[in-house]
Amino acid sequence: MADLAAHVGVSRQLVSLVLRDAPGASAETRRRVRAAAKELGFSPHVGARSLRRARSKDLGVVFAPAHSTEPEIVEAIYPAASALGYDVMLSAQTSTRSTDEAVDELLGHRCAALVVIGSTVDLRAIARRSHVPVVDVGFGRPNRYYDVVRSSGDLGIEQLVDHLADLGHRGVTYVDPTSMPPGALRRRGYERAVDRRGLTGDLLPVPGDYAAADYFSEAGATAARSLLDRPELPTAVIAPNDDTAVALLHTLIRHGARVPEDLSVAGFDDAPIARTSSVDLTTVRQDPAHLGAAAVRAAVRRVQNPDLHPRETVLDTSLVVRTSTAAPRRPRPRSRTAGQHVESAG
Amino acid sequence: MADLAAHVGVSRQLVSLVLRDAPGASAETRRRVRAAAKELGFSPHVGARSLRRARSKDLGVVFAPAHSTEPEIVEAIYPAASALGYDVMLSAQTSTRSTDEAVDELLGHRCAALVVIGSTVDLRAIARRSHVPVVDVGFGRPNRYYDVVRSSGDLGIEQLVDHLADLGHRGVTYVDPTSMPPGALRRRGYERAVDRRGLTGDLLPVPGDYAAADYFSEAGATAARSLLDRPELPTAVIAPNDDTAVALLHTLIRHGARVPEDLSVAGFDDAPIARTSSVDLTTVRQDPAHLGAAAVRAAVRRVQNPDLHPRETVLDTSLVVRTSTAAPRRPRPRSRTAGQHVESAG
DNA sequence: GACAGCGACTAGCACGTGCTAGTTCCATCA
DNA sequence: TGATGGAACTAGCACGTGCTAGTCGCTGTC
Repeated sequence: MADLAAHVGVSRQLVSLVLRDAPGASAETRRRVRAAAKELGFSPHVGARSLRRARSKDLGVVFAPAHSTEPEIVEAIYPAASALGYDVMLSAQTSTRSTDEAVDELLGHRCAALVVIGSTVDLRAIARRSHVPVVDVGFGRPNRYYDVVRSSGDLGIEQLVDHLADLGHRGVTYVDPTSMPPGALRRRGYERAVDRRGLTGDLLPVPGDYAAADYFSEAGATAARSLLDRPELPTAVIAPNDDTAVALLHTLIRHGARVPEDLSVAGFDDAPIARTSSVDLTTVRQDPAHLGAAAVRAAVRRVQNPDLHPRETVLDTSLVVRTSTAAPRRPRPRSRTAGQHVESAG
Repeated sequence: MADLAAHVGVSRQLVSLVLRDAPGASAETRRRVRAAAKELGFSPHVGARSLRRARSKDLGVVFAPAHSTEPEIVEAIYPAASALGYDVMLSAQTSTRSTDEAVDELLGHRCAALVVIGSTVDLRAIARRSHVPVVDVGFGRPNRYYDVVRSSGDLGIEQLVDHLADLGHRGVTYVDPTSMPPGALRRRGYERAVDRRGLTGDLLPVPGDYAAADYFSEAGATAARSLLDRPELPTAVIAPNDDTAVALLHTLIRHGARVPEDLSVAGFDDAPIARTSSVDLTTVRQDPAHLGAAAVRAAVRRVQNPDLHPRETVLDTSLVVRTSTAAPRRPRPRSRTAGQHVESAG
């Protein structure tokens, strides 16, 4: 910066003023400083800036690149933070890098607050040792140590069950990947709605390892095989995430079932895959942009007023009806040999 | 850090020694300093550290969270960098945040080098204005401004064509999502191999918008419908990425075709979706861990010796044979009405 | 003509750390 | 006993910036 000042022929302080858009420099000087900065390829040293600055304007974000829904939230955080005058600093949590390591890096950068996306660990210890506000995005429970931002997974599933019941289904099967963190909440929504509508419940648990990259898909395929082994298919199946629903749907189709003629299939998330024309899945949308923006708001709220208590933000979900669900038909007898296919219905 | 020193009853400099594992402190002192640091929740100020330090040990990484293959590379970069004593700093490139913005943030942090993953913009200007080594991971062409790390997409497709030819296929259709950045290279591999093996070539271009999240899947669905409109299906189809291949496969199955009996389908990437049992796609594996490690090595090489010229690193791919490809059968007549299904082959 | 007021600019300190150059203490040895 | 040396520790500067408190010169006012 001193070099730049010498190059323009003014003091370093004036350059500083210009670069942070502070008042007290003439238009002509601003122009010349900006031009010189661009010419010399100068960018201010973020470290020195954060060292000197009274309070940090950085938002630390911990996320897991491997989980398909998190990048969408990360994308949404950038414009939301920028609108409130904050910068974003990312830190990945991977199979070789624990949440604690990711958090420590961000604390070292003196972030004003931490946003932790989709974490499965208890954030209480982290909230205590980091002396900044912590926001959990995903599936935390309300508490007095950190904020929680999540979508209403239970109500979303209820919307799905209502949709299927309205179509005339008398029973709804629910595939439950038991290791899925938000699973318990969504399952409760299913149970509540089935009860309320007087439907026949049918819970199909699929255990597995949440850390495996293909756990959700594999759970759908497993569930489909399990259904195909039954003497009769259900008329409607819900999976609590789109990856599971899509794998379920394709495995069923591959073995001769028709969707939605033979059975309706619905998912949850409105992931990109659900929208493609080869799938066209009825699902529940939880808008990642809203989640990201709400997380930023929650963090900034507590940065600006540290005495406020952490709170829970629950975002509405919306039902997205596509062609994978329809009214049930009268059950038909079907052949069940693997690899064999049903005849054309004409 | 001064607080910490006072708390332990030693000088600040000694605490500094302990925290960066430098020699010159007794074992007992180390223990006490470490304990106090943990108790007070102290972590050194990264900004101040980078300000004082002679040379940076940070590797800046630009990636697009929305692209499904990039997070895997990001994951691999962490252990590779850590093994060479480098820290990783992420910066996202999104629909609201240009590559230039992402790069500027990293330059502000005074990273020792930049790794740009899957970028479609020309990195020459960036390489010039950032006075640090730049590595392009993905599909760049060799040049004298920045390093390029990529996998041998052309040879990978050749492996696929060879595999299909070995199975007895006489012609291979190639679905080409024309807006896909590494597409040109892979298509050349296809053309070369078809030529070499004396097969019947059949190029099926699918235009579209690379920025759309579901472009690849939609391209597969589009290609499938196009194939279904033909009087006769080809016996083998290759798509240059797994998302396209999977959408193609499922759309074909949904319209009554059987894979691999009626036709073989192959993809490229060995994405998690290709491994799931409802898909089980023959594909070409480009190991993201190798790409990430090679990128880190390339960056560190030039950091340690800035006079070296940038170079290109091409990583081998490996064929992964699964059940979506098989020997061709004699073509059978088939009904072509949408939504209708072929009869069981018995 | 003295003086206040204002816009444009500058002086100098402080932020938290790493590093070089010390200083102190104690054991060892001729 | 005094010199030697090494281990353990400390003093103080420098890094690049933001911020407070100025200085300088010009204009308008009585």
